[in-house]
Amino acid sequence: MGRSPCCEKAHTNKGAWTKEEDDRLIAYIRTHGEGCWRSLPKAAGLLRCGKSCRLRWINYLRPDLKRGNFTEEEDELIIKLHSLLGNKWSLIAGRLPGRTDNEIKNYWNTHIRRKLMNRGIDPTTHRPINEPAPDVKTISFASKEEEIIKITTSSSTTGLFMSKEEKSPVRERCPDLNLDLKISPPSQHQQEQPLKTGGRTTSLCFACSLGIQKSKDCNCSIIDGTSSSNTTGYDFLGLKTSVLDYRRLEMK
DNA sequence: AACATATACAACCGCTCATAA
DNA sequence: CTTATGAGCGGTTGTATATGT
Repeated sequence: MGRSPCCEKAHTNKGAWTKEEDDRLIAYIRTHGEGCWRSLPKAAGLLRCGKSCRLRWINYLRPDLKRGNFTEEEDELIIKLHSLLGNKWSLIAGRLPGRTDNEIKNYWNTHIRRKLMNRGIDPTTHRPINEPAPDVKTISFASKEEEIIKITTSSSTTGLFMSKEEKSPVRERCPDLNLDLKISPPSQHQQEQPLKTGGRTTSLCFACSLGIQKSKDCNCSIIDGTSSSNTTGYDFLGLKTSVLDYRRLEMK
């Protein structure tokens, strides 16, 4: 029963990776692809733990990584996503192509936290620092059988809006985002109901759905309603469907 | 120039979850 | 069904570099 240990820690290198180690890892993955991290170090001739190899590849060596400074738009996107998702760095990274969870986490802790503090905003709650503790809205992923998002609120006095789907009061935590959530298994994706403008369909891009209009990432388009390839508009967290498939959120 | 402190980020640690055995 | 492992995630630490004194 069970499997053998992942690696012998006594015989593995730790700390910063050398150029030679990087080259070995890159060469191996180019040839064999990302496979079993456990067996990779031995196969690639690396004295590293598989976990360490995975981290090095994902956070630093992957060819599709976007290196360099974060743009102002990325900053704002991270802030908005964080206000929705909290410290779910992998989910946030999933919405920022070329960025890793580790990179975003570090950037948050070193730059954005301070930026928000300077704006007088609590980086944890995303509310003005002097404001009393808000009602907490929790988003919990319920059992797989149900596959629904439950949105709960502890108390309510102000700033409430009624979710069409939940039929229960939900307090806005991020005022410029309407968390009109639905979720269902992918197979049950219902027909998209895009905005119609005179026989044509307006599709909001992800950037606009998050309130970042006029960004360079804005790809809002007036599309033909009969098109089968692009009839869906971005919705919550940029999902190209009106039904949230939470599993897609976990892509990375 | 030398030292202290702050900052940035790569890497590690420990945990959870899904799943193989 | 139970147990151990692999993979992945988030928090934390370590270290190199920048900046201030």
